[in-house]
Amino acid sequence: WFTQIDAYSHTPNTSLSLGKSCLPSQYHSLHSGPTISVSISQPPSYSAQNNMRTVGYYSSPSIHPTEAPVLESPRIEITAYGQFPEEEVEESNNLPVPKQVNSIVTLTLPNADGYRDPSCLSPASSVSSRSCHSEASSYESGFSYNYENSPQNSPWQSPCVSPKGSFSLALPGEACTHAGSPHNSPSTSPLSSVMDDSWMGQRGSRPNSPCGGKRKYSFNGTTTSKSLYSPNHSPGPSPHTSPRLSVTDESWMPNNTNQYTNSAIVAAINALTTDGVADLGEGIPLKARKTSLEPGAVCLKVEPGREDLSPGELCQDEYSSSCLPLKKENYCGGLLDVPSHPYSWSKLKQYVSPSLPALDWQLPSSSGPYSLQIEVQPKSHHRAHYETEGSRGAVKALAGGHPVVQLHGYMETKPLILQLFIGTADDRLLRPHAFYQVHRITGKTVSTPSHETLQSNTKVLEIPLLPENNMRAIIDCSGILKLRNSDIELRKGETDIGRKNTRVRMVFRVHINQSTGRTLSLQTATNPMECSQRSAQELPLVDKQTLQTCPAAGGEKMLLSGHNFQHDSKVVFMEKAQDGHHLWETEAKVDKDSSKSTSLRIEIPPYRNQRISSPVQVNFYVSNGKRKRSQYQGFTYVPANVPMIKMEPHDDCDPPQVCPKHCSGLALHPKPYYTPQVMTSMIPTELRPWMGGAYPACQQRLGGKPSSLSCSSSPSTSPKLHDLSPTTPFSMCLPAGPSQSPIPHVSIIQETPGRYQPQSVLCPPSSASSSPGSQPSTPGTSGPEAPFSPTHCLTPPQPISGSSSPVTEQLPKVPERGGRSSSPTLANNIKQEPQELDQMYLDDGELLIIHLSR
DNA sequence: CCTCTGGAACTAAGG
DNA sequence: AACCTTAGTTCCAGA
Repeated sequence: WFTQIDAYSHTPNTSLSLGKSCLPSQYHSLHSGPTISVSISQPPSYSAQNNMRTVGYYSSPSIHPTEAPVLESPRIEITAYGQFPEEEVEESNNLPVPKQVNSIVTLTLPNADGYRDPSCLSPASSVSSRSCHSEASSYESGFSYNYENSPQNSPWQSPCVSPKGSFSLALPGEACTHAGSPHNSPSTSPLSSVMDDSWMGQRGSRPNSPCGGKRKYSFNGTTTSKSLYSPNHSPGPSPHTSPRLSVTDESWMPNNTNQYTNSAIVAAINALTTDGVADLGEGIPLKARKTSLEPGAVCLKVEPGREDLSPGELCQDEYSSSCLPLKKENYCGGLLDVPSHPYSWSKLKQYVSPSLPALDWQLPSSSGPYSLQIEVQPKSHHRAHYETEGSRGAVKALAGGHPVVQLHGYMETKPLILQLFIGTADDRLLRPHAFYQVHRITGKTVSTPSHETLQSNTKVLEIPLLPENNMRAIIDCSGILKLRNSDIELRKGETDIGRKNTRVRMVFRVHINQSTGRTLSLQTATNPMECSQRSAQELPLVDKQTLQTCPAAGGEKMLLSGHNFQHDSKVVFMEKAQDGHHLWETEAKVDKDSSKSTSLRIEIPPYRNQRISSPVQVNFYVSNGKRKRSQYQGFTYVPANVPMIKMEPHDDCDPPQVCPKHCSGLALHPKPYYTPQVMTSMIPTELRPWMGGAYPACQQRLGGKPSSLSCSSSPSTSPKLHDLSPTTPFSMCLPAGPSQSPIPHVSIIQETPGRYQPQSVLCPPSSASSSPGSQPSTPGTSGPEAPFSPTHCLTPPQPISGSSSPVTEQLPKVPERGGRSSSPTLANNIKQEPQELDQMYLDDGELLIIHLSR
């Protein structure tokens, strides 16, 4: 075997090649494989930035899409000599692309955003989710798919290594290769068809899911599979327990050390073996697999023209980063969804950056003069539609109309593209939601043009941001599609569960090419939205509260506005210790006479301690029953004789924003965006002036006091950071050199749970603003996100560990996980008690703050 | 005739 | 194992 690894700066994995970056946890369990020679090549120019990127900031060199060098994601090219079965080779031959003499397999290493199985393309619009999302499906598609010449299938089809472990191997090395080279993409790339046609055209997905289990192929792959998988591989758990597979599972986690580098390579290689096949099966929970195996349950979509997931689609995600240029080109190919609109997508083409940060990267909402803001928040409830249903329309704003997003501070005349995808709304880092996809809405009622693309299996809606519109966009073209839980949960590597995971946020991104040649990427997200019919009808929800603070004595009246309040609704105030255990809990008096289904008038109960000397952050929730509780709402008790803490008005409270302002003096300058957490964790204390107290707000947050979150506005808003230059001294994130310990001593401090709660829904930043006092874990608080963003390398977010007490531990101990793949503990918890998620997060999911203690 | 929606039946998990 | 509850999905029907 000859393995050539081309590592490109973007993904954390990249470091793999260098051996100094973080490897995806996925590789951890890989066994060393067969003897192989690996050549690693990394573009020199990128190396400097690798570290940074891994850290989670994103600043990409502006490279024209057409320029060859833009390979975003690392690739492993494996040239196999006589390794592939005859049929495989043949299959490869079918590819329209030039075949390779030697079977060279180009594996796209999992990107940060690759945690999703490629097969899971967003089912979105119309493609039947079933066929597309289940892990089984993905495998099937990835491997068994007949590579047809159909435009849709071609280049994109080529399977790349899916981060999750289902590697799509472009046997001929073709697809991936293309992916790697943007320029290769023909102007009429299949992609476009994939994007536009497949997504859109599939609308009538119902046909696909007549039986609910419309998956066409069997997971065993007995039929169509020409893939590497052995047809007969047993679905049952394999002896290996698939550590290797785990690769895929945790691939997205960047926080690995180079020790896994070899493993990564091996993993890739293993993927090519039959062995790997077995593992794939393992990836799927037995139970789940059983289901998937049920007759008719799994459908292998083979139609070339297909619609479900064509291999091409599968690959997209892989390529997303690496192939972006190609993609961009494609979609920019002039697909104007709204013909009537004066604006032309093609115009945007030139402004599109070839490489964009993975969707699970945490980005700031503002930087320098730029600020991406949600001007109008969406309603807190939006019933998502299933593929079996028709669209349920666009997300609407509370006061009618639709959400509005605006980029402030942009004075150029070039239009930009606003990206929109559906993200999570839990207390963990913001990332694409596995169970929901954005759904493009069109029609006469839609005034905003939009275009769908795929990025890492996540459907992304692209909307023009025009200077003539003041860089403001009315989001009336976005609906939300719900994917079947069973389909998604089957995916290897998917650790999240769908049950009770029905809250989402609309995430917006904009990429600004700067004169420096770098691309500035900003991101912001809306308040959480409840997407299930049931939850929307049954769970109480607090939109507003008239008070944010009150003297410890209580007694003041507060009006809660929201939904689903009942006559017997209870309002419970409670306080939790850092370790999550309840310190205090009491019921507030509810004035039933003046309460309605949309409002509750209550009397603030006295705090347990009337002699507090400083503000105390507590939470309260509305309960319609044991399992019908609203999200936690933040509330602060203040000393009777102490003036209330004046917090910055709503949105401004955003920690990110605040911090940047005050911390601007930070020596970090240039580009890369370090997320707060990164900054915190990576930056030596001496370099963290704001942490010294200069910056109260930030400090507070760091302190872990409940109130700390008060400064954060909405989860949506990600930390706002200034550009940090790639050359900053903080590349420590990467276990770079020998001299520099990959993992500095890190102490993790848990913060109070409460803050993590995404309660933004309850307290939209804007509404919050009106409220005077502090806003503790106020809604919209981006819990973990703010403080910790991309924990890519060093510090995996550990929102929810079972540990109950403030913990100080060495980083190494930190289980790798992040993004979607949560730590085992977390995963278990979730699986076990989904319903307790929110609670759980509060209870157990402390925010972890990392300090460098050297 | 088709899409959008509100409701609710049906089903599978969980307890 | 049987039964009840809860939540996810699929259907229906009116607008």
